[in-house]
Amino acid sequence: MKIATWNVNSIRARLPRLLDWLGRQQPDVVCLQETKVVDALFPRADLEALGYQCVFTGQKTYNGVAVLSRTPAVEVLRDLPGEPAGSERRFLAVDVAGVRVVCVYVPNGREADSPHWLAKLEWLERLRAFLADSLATVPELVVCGDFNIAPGDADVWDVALWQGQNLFTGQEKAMFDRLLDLGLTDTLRHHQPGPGVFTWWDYRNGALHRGWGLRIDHILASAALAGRLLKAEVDREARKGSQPSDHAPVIADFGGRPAGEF
DNA sequence: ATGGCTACTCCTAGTAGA
Repeated sequence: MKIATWNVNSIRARLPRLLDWLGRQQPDVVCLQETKVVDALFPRADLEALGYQCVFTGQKTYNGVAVLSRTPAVEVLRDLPGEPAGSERRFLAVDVAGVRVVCVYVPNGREADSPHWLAKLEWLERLRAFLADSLATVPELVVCGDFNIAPGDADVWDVALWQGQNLFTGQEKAMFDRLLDLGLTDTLRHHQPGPGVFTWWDYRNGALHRGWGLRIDHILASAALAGRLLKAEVDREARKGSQPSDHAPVIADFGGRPAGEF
C-alpha cells in the first residue's frame, strides 16, 4: 500500500502535473494540502478518470485538504475536535482499506512567538488529543501532511540560520516529539536517517539545486503499519521542471496484510 | 537568504507562504 502526501500549492494550478505524477507513481492513497479551491470547483472528474476517489474540504484562496484513493474512502471527520465552526480547512480523516488516514495542513506560524505561532501550537495540541483518542481504538493509522515543523537538525540546510526560527523552534520540535510519543513512527526519517533529505525548497534563488531545503512534510505511522514499512522517500523529481509546487511529494510503501484481509 | 518566487483575489497591489 503506497501512501503519499503532497502540498500541491493550488490543485488547479498543479492539475496537469498532479495527473501526470499519479499516472507515474500509482499511489494507493494521496493526501493533498493547500488545494486552495472551494468544494464546488474541486477537479473531481479529472481525478476519477484516473481511477481515484476523492474526499475533500476546501475554501477559497487558502488552505484546503483532500484524500485521493483507489479504493473507497469513508469520511470520518473534517473538523479537528475543538476547532471553532467555520475554521480553516486544514484537517481531514478518512478510512481506506482498514487504515485510518489523517491528512493535515498545520498552520504555518509565520513568526516565532507571534499570535499565529501560538495558534499553531494550540492547533497541534488539538491534533495530539485527537490522535491519542484515535490510536486507542484504531490500530492502523497514518498522519500525513505538511506539518510546518522541521523536527531535527538534519531537517534544515543550515542549523545556525534556522535556530529559534518559526518551523524550527524548541517548542515546535517538542510538540513533534510528543506526537511520536503517541507511538507513531516518522517513516521517512526511519527509512532515510541521513541529513539533507528535504521536502520543501523556496522558489527563489535556485534553492532546490543549491540544497537549501527543509523537511517539513511527514508521514507518521502507527506501530501496526510501521512494522510493515518497506520504503519511504521524497520524489524530488516532482519539484523540478516548469510550474512545480514548492513542496515535493513524500511516499511511504507499506507491505500488505496477511493473506485474506485485503 | 528576511526575499530576488508563485498563486491567489470583487486582480494590475496586497497577502500569504515557510
